[in-house]
Amino acid sequence: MSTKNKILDAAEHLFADKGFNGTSLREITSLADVNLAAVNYHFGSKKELIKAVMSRYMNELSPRLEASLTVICQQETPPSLVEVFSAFVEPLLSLNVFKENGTSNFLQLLGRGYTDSQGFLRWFLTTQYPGVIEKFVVAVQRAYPELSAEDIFWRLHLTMGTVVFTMSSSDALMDIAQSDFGQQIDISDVINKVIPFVAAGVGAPLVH
Amino acid sequence: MSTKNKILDAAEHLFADKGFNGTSLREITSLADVNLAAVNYHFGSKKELIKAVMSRYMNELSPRLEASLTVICQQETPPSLVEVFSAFVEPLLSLNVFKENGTSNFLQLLGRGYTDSQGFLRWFLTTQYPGVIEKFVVAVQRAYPELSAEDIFWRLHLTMGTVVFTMSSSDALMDIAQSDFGQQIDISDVINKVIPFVAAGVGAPLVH
DNA sequence: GTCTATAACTAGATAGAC
DNA sequence: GTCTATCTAGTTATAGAC
Repeated sequence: MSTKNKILDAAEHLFADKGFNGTSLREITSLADVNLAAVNYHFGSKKELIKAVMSRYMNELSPRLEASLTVICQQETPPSLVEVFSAFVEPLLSLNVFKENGTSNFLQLLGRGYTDSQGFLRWFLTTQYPGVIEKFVVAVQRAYPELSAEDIFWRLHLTMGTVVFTMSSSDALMDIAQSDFGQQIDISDVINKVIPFVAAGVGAPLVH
Repeated sequence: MSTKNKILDAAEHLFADKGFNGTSLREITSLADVNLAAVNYHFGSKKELIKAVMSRYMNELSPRLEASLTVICQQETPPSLVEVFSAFVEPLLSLNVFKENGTSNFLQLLGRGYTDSQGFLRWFLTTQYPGVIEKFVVAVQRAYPELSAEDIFWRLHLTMGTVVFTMSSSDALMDIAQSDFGQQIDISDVINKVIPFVAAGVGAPLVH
């Protein structure tokens, strides 16, 4: 296993757990069992390392997601909102095949990216991977044509918030569910709890 | 204005904007225009300062919130979920009277507390202010008796995620809404977009 | 209570030997 | 490509004069 990949794996794990600001290069290189200077040799800076960690997932996920949403959009009958959101499940769970705990790690990282580092990752994702967002908006419009562009904007951000925040604390939530209710939960169970919630939220009646 | 309050105000502003980890005592004391050593003199440590910033809001908010939820619970007819969530509006907006931008600042801080610093603030809030959570659960149970304790647990966390995440990026969202749609939005507009979303989410049909 | 000065430590980044 | 050693700048926290 190459030094570069050892760093990426260690960084991913620590970033998801403690955030980007909360993780030092020394912790990363120590966990990866490589020299401190290797990060700057292979990636140039911590910021570039963060981008590299996210890109590894996005390059795997975004084509699958676009394909899945395209199928939904090309159906003859308009989809339900639950169908639209369910289009995310298979691509997201495929990250678990690509990498152990991939789904959970990626969603946690996404959450970190939105709150740490004052939105530089939000900028990175929306400018580097605009296709996914566009296709998603089209799918929602087909499912709920009465929603205006403004309403879609707001409700998609609320959805993003629900998903990303839940996933970034999913480890803690799974622990609590286990200890308080004896529920043995995994990441796909969490996804199946989130989908009806956000589908109902996006489909909520409009108030004026 | 006392040194202590100058520190609290500056810390609140910077913590909301850049997170707890991302804000140094030097930035705080410099914005507050007090000496660096004053933080440790008045609060003992950065961690205690964080608690003090949150407590100032929670001590104002939690009695209002408990009172508001108690009214909802004591109504003869069970409330709707929208009514339950609307019980939060007046107490939250009262923070704007208590302090300029209080509502927005508090909700942003709450978001930070859940993602920064590995849940120490979550622990602090749930152990120090359990009354609000209990009353909230009772109100939701009256509104939607078919929901099991587990379902309420999950959906309340999803709600928390939606609210807290949205609010922690509310400045950015308001800016985008302004530039893309010409919408002039303030924090109470955002709250009025969130309520139907989370009420519908919590009230979503159960899948088994 | 407020200040200066500084201790004790950690951060990201790099020069240069191998 | 990998290492050690080190630089510069930042961090929290504190001792002690005023």
